[in-house]
Amino acid sequence: MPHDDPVPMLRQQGYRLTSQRRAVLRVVSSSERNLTAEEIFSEVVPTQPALDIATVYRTLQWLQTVGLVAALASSDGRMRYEYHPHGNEHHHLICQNCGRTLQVPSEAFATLRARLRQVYAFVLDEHLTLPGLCAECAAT
Amino acid sequence: MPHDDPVPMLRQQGYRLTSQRRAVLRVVSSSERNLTAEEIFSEVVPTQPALDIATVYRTLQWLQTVGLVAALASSDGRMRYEYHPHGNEHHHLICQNCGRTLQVPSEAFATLRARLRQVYAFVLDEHLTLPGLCAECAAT
DNA sequence: CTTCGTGCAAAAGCTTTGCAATGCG
DNA sequence: CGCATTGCAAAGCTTTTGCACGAAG
Repeated sequence: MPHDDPVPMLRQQGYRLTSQRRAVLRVVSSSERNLTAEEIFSEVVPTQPALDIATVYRTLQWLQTVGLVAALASSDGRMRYEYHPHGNEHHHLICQNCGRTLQVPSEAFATLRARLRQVYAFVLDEHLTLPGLCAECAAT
Repeated sequence: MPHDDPVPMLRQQGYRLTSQRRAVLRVVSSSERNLTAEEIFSEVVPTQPALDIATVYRTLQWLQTVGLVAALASSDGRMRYEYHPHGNEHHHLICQNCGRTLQVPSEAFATLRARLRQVYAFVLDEHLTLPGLCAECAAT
């Protein structure tokens, strides 16, 4: 997993890299799961007690505008935020039972992608997160 | 599109078929789009001025428990409700730009499903919602 | 220094819940 | 008639916004 640090690029683009922004970016980019704003907040608070949840939301919006994060509507009605590293194309399989995630290279989706584009003129996202059951949990 | 009236079945199962429940069911089952609770409410109010939005929410939860309706998280953070006539398995493509949804029969996923099970021992969910761009939004 | 970002507090949705009244079966 | 369901009102949650202070460049 390549670790291009996006911080230099962001600074070069004139954005202010505050400690809050760094912390949120660090949590989002290092998490396997897609986290909610509240979860991100909880992970950062211990090191930044003054942090406000509003700042987390604003930072997440900013990260979306610069293309580093995508917001996904979770089935519980909350939003979850996913890190989109540039140049590392893969999709996720997420086990609905134990939460484990698997990475699948994009090529596995080439056929489906082509078919959906042909039949529905629908262009699939580059980053998919598909629910299901992993080996162990499906066995039970 | 088959039009089995689910009302007799529901009554037979001992549920009370109030005018509010009938009205919500009628709106949900006859809509092409997946509606929000507010939209359903707006369509029913003219004929039932005393109707409360809370009743719409409670009726939608009831319809989910009896398997006639599924709740989908919309990218704007609200829930949208889809009528699920029995025996019509499909997945969803949801446009990240305009929110439009497309239905794709499950068979289109058979190959991918088989491959993920073979290679990763991962069993895909029966109901997927895939993000991407629809025809119009991809064109821009 | 100047401007952008933050903390705080309050507001704005969407959805749920408690309770007495209503009406379905 | 009895009890599930409703209307009403209020609360709960997630997310957004206004504003003055504070810090980054």
